[in-house]
Order: sequence, then structure tokens, then C-alpha cells
Amino acid sequence: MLKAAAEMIDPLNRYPGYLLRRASLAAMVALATRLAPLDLRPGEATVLTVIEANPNSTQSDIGRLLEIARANMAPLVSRLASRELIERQPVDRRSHGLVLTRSGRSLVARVKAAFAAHEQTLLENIPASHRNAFISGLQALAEKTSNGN
Amino acid sequence: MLKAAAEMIDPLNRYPGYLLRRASLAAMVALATRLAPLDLRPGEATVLTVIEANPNSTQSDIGRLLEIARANMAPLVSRLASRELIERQPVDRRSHGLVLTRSGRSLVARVKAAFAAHEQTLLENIPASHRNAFISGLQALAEKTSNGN
DNA sequence: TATTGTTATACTCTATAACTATA
DNA sequence: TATAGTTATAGAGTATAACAATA
Repeated sequence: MLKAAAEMIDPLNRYPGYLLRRASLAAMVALATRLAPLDLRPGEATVLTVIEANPNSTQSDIGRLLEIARANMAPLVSRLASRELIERQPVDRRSHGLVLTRSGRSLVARVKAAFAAHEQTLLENIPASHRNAFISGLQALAEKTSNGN
Repeated sequence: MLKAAAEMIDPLNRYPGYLLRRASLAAMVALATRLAPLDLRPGEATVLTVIEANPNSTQSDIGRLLEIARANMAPLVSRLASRELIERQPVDRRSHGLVLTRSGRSLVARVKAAFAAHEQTLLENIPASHRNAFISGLQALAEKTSNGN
């Protein structure tokens, strides 16, 4: 006999940590859906916006900022470069500063529009009177993430 | 030249969706660390508490509640059963109600203590005046997760 | 000595498809 | 027809180790 979730006791329903994970998962799915038409995953789109804001950063710099391991930045950056969305400009003989190409600049504009629409949808789901406190709480928790990468 | 994250512009720092993901990730790492001594992953620990609160639910019921796909519930439940933390009691000839064994009951008590400590630590990181609004906001977003599983 | 970029590898989580047995 | 449980498989994301080249 099929038992609906509503008939069961969810012992975790009031746990902020559990809600946090569920909310985050839902948001990531929504964002991935929004980015799919651009053929970008959330991590790739994020890196593009960071390159725009910090031209000539190295992929190690970007990895530290976003807490993406160097080993995982390599293939991500390679994908963006092979799509000619970014270019590597030599900084010294072992590292390269990353910059957007023309088509990268045009794509990042669409990324930013998608991000803005996504964030607005998120906020609209939160009662206006709670929004500031909600964001403050998230910032407090997110800062705890800082590992000494 | 090594560039510290603090010297870079993070264009996402005010985005609730981005903060949500970072905060969720940090919380999951902290929870996994807390559960490691019990030799349980977060998903396994969660399932144990749901079985305690809903004895004789089937694994499909639990999967719907937690939004874990049936296909992924199978090995998870098998691990718990092979550790003799839960027992399968026949409901009909194709499904089984899950209940905690004696050692499962004793372990779930430790799980609940770990969860409580984890959630308390989370809340302590949020200014007291923001906590209620923070939780309300999370609940509003988490409800959006409801897929018709 | 430390850092950059890279490759290889592995583990977890998640998602889909396909199948048998049962309702 | 729909559901339960299972298996196999594949895709992400993430993590560590090791290496060559360079600082």
C-alpha cells in the first residue's frame, strides 16, 4: 500500500541543517535547468562570472575563491577554453591569466541574466519581511566554510 | 604570484542561492564529521531516524519522504540490514516494513544526539534575532523541493 | 621549498533504464 | 496497470596522490 509522504512523520522537518540541504538542492536543480540552454553547468557559469570580475586571474586563484580543488579546475577551464569562451594569457612560464573572449563576454551576459532571474525567484519565495534576516543568516553560515585552501 | 581570495572580487557574495549552496556544503561536511564515529553517512543516519519515527514503513515510503530514489534506497537499506541495525518484516509478498533492531535503537539514540548537537551549532552561528526568520525562509524554499515523487 | 597545472583515480550522490514479482 | 524491490549503469561533484615544470 502506497503511503503518501504527508501521512508520515518527518522527524527532521524543523532541523535547519536538513532544510538547508533540501533548499540548496532545489535551488541547484532550478539553476541547472536555467543554465541548460546556455550549455553551461553551474560551476562553469560561476567561473565565467569570476573571470569577468577578475580578468587575468589564474585558475588557481579562481579555485581558491570558489573552493574548487586545483585538480578539478583543470578540466573545467579546458572545457571553457576549447569552446573559445576564455583565453589563457601567459603570466609567467607556468601560469596563465584567464580572460573572456568576445563570445565569452556575450555568454557571460546571459549567465548574469540567468543568475539574476534565479536569485529573484528564490527571493520571491521568501516573505519580504524575512529576506534580510535570511540572507544575514546564510552569510554567517557560509563564512564558516572558509577552509584554508 | 599567489593571490589570496580576499583580494579578489567575488561577484556572487550577495547571491542567496550561492550562499545557500556554500552554507549547505559546510553544514554537510560538519555533519558527516560528527557521524563518522558512528560509521554512518548522513543519508543512513537520516533513514534510521525516519524508521524510528515511522516503524513498519517500507523503503519506498521512506524514499518518497526523503526524496531518495527507490534505486538508491535498496543498497542503503541493505547496508543497514547487514549491520543488523534494522529488520525487514513482511507486509505483503513484495514489500517489507522496516523496524529498528535493539542495536539500531541504541545507535539511533546516538544519531539523534549528534543531530541535535549539529543543529545547535548551526543555530549558534546565526544571530539570535535572525533565527526565526532564517528558519522560515528555509522552510519556504525547501517546500519548493516537493517533486511528485 | 612552495606553487602551478595536469593526470589518474576513487568515492559519493544522484539519475535512468530495465527487470521480476506482486498488487 | 501500477507498485515494490533490485540490478546495472552513467553522470556529476568532490577528494587525494603524484608528477613535471617553474617560482
